[in-house]
Amino acid sequence: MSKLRIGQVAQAAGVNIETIRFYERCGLLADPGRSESGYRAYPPETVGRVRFIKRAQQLGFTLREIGGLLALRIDETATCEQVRAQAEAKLAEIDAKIADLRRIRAALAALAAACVNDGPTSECPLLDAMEREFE
Amino acid sequence: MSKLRIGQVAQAAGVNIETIRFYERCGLLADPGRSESGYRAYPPETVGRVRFIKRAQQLGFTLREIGGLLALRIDETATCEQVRAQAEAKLAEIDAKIADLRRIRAALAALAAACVNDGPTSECPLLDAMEREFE
DNA sequence: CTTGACTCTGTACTAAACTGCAGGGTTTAT
DNA sequence: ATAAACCCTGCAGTTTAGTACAGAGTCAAG
Repeated sequence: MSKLRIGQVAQAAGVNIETIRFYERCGLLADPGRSESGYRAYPPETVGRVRFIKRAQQLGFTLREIGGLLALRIDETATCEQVRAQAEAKLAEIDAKIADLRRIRAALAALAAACVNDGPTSECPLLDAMEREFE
Repeated sequence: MSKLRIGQVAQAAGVNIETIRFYERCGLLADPGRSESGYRAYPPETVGRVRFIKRAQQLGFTLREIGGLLALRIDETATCEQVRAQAEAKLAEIDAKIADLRRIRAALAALAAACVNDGPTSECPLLDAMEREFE
């Protein structure tokens, strides 16, 4: 019910005010409507959406891709069939990312576990192995 | 043994030649040494390293962070103790990313599975649920 | 022995994603 | 009723991560 002003949204989501306006310009956030005095008046869910955008970004999705994800639930003209196709393409992408992260994770875990002596790093050849993973 | 020239490295790693030189300027790739005529002469492992950088980037690490990862195995003065501490910090970060990806994955999978009718997207409330996950 | 494909340095340009004003109006606490 | 703390638009500046020349040298094939 009670709408939020832009500063409240920004603080709650942990971003700069300008970032909120920037996302609106990019189409990632819909026009929130205005109060009588012309201030943007946001529904509380906006905070969750901004946080979602930030998280997805930290996972390597561009704003354009995130826009694609969000559009899945906005486009009234898309059929579920189209949405499912898009969602499945994204799923494959996400699975690849998870697999890559696990490889890096395994290499780092091995590194951390194997470095028990007090010698210099050059005696820890595990990151070399990690790099070879990607050849 | 047989060294590679910059164009061969770029092609093998699937990046632009300028990107290789850019990574060298940023300290992500060491000075490879030169042939008699002044051409950069790379050891073959360079290809793996460039691919590693690209993959890590697609997972949301900045070049600065990737430099930190790579430095783990280069800094001769660091003790294994320090390396382990850094590696473990990175591990936590990677685990958080994997967890986030899995949440997005689950939401998308549910979306794809549930959209079996031919109605419009607005009847698929699953991405709303995904957003609420991040509140 | 020249043509085409490659490399060099240096500088400048681009795109994405913000971030920060300037110059104005609004709201709220004292 | 006035200062502090908000908000508005519009536009310019910044950072990150490349990309693209220009002008010059190198090398291999025909």
